[in-house]
This record gives sequence, structure tokens and C-alpha cells, in this order.
Amino acid sequence: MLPLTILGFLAEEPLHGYQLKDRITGLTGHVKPVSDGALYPAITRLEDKGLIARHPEPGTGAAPRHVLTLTPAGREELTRRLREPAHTDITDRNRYFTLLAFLHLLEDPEAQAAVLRRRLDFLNAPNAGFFFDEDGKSVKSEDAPTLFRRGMTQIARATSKAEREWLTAAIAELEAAA
Amino acid sequence: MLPLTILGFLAEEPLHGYQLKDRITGLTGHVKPVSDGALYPAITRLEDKGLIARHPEPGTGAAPRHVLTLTPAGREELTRRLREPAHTDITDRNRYFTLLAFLHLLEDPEAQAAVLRRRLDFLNAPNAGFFFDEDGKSVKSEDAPTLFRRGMTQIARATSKAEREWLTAAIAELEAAA
DNA sequence: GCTAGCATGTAAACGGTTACATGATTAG
DNA sequence: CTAATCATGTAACCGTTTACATGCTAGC
Repeated sequence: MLPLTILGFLAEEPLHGYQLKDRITGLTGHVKPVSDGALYPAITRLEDKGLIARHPEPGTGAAPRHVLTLTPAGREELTRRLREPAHTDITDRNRYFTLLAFLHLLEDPEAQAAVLRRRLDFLNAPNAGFFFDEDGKSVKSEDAPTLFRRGMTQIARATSKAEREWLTAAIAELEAAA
Repeated sequence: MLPLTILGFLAEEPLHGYQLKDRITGLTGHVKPVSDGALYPAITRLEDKGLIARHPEPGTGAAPRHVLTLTPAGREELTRRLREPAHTDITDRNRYFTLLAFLHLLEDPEAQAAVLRRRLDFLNAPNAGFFFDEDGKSVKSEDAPTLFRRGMTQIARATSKAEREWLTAAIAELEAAA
């Protein structure tokens, strides 16, 4: 997800590495902090692939730094990642939220709705839940024998409900726009 | 989290590797599948550390397989991980849910409540939310200019509310038991 | 005898964590 | 001139993904 996050923020405007770090921290830092050892190598890899460009900035400001911009190839890659997300990007909540944060960059209501529909289908699937084994039989976690496992289900249910409601409304809104 | 998951399931009963895989799949497979290339090396590492033991099983059944059991050291390590979870185990929803799935193995209501309180504190912290930059100013995602970013907030809010309610009730229940 | 499924593993490529290293400006 | 902060990086270690490899047993 780091590459997507970088491409997404740079699509909005050119940024320095540390500004990028601030943006990422604001987006997901409360859940999982970004480390320099992850960010800078990721920037280098994207540059090596020609997806972003690095421009040294003249003396202004504090220390020798670069402005990072998205190249046309980078823009294409971003669109591709948003339009055809991997399976895990749909099922994993953290990944999906990152996708949502940049989905407006797709600019095609129908393609946006398609991504939301994939998530809705996943949440509506009957197998989306926790299972535990009890005496060799698989038990849905709502019937689990422990307080904590029942809590997991209860929270997951409430979460899923709230998200399905929003998804349904958002899809309708996008379909109306298309 | 894989090590914790393995130790947790083995604390309930001895298992074969593939049974372990079934258990893990039932627990988190809908979000993130477990691959053999992650599971078996993880088993080996835990065995090397003396936390689990591998017993070859006599001819019964299908193919040459081993029964995995938790050693006393493994039980201690499991307790330690449950009692003193890392910061990310509290903030990352996926990791936290894994913790919840095995928290009953702690057997000390006060220690269990302490873990739930750490999560509740995190959810109550004012900085737990998404931020975006708009013209150089940090904007809370509820005021974001895009449908999708507002959706993120709405869902996160509903989720957080449901979880805080459950946590509050569960903590009260555990305190009554202690 | 063959195929399907059970059961366990290995290896290369990749990416993240942690800790360390460095240079440059600004505030006291 | 010294400490703090800005800004960028590197290296060792570790774990995961993906793909491949293998051996055993049961049913047709």
C-alpha cells in the first residue's frame, strides 16, 4: 500500500519526502506509523520505475531536499491500481481504507462505483466472519464460549452494517452521477 | 501475529500443521489468507526457540505428519504476549482482533481488563482519525471535500462507537469478576 | 496405474523494522 | 557555539509472498 499512498498524495500536488511523510502520518499514522526506512527506499523504487521524478530544490528553506512529482507513467500506474485493486485491497480493512482515500482521483463514477460494489459483495458474502473449532466442529464466533470472541463478532457485525449502509448510499449517488 | 496465533491455537489443543492452517483460515482467512510459505517457516522458528514441540505421528491416517504441542516455555511466551501487547497490537485492528481471539487464555480478569482498557484509551484519544491537507492546512476527514474521505470517517466513527460500547461493558463485567 | 487430495516443505524476491549515520539550518 | 530540528539516507535482520517440489494414501 505504501506505493499507492505515495502516488496518490503526489497526484494531488508535488511534495518533499518529509511532507509526504506528514501526509501519510495524518492518514494512517494513528494505526501504523511510517518509518524512514520504509518511505525512502519506496521512493527510490518508484523513481527507478519511472513513476515519480525527483527535482533538487534550490537553496530555499532549510536543508538540501528534493521535490517529488508524479510522471505520466506514475499517473497511469495510480489509475490502474485504483481501478483494478488486488483481492487483499478489498478484504483487508486497512488496505481498503487507503484505496478509499484516493478513489476520487479515478474521476469516473462508474469505475468508482465498481470498486465500492466489490467491497459490498465481500461484506455481503456469508463466509465473512470468524470461525472457531469446538470439539472438532466449526463454530461461528457469535456462539463462541468466550466473552472476547463474542465481542469480536458483535463489533464486526456493527462495523459491517455501518459500512454496508454507507456503501449502498454512495453507490446510488455515483450511479445517479453516471 | 502469526506466532501468537500458532501459540494460541496450540494452547487449546495439540494440532497438526494443516489443522493449524484450517484454524487460522477460519479466524482470519477471510481477510488475509495464510500461505504455507509463511506457516511452516514460522512453525520451525517457534520450534527452534523451544516454544513448541514436534512429535512424529505413527502410521495412522494419511501421510507422514507431526503433532505440534506447546511447551511450558511456549505457554509463558504466549502469556507474555497477551499480557504485554506491543503498541501496534493495540492500534492495528487486525492485530487487536487476533489478540482478542486468545485473550481468554490469560485467565486473570484484571490482566484481561487492562488490555481492553488500553484499546479503549486508544479509541478515546482525540488524535484517532484521518487527516488530510487542504491548501497547507490539516483538515479532519469529516470535512473532506470528497465523498470517499467523508465515508471513511463515517464508517470509522460507527465502528469506534460500537467497539467502545462493547469494551465498556466487557471491562465492567471483568471488574465485577475480579 | 492414475488422479486427486493430504501433508509438508524449500528458495528467490521483495519489503518492512530498527537502528544508525549524516549534513544543514535555526534558536538560544 | 551548541542543541534542536529539518531532511535524507543506509544496512542488517527478519518475515511474507509466490512458486515450486515432494512424498504418501485412497478411490476409480
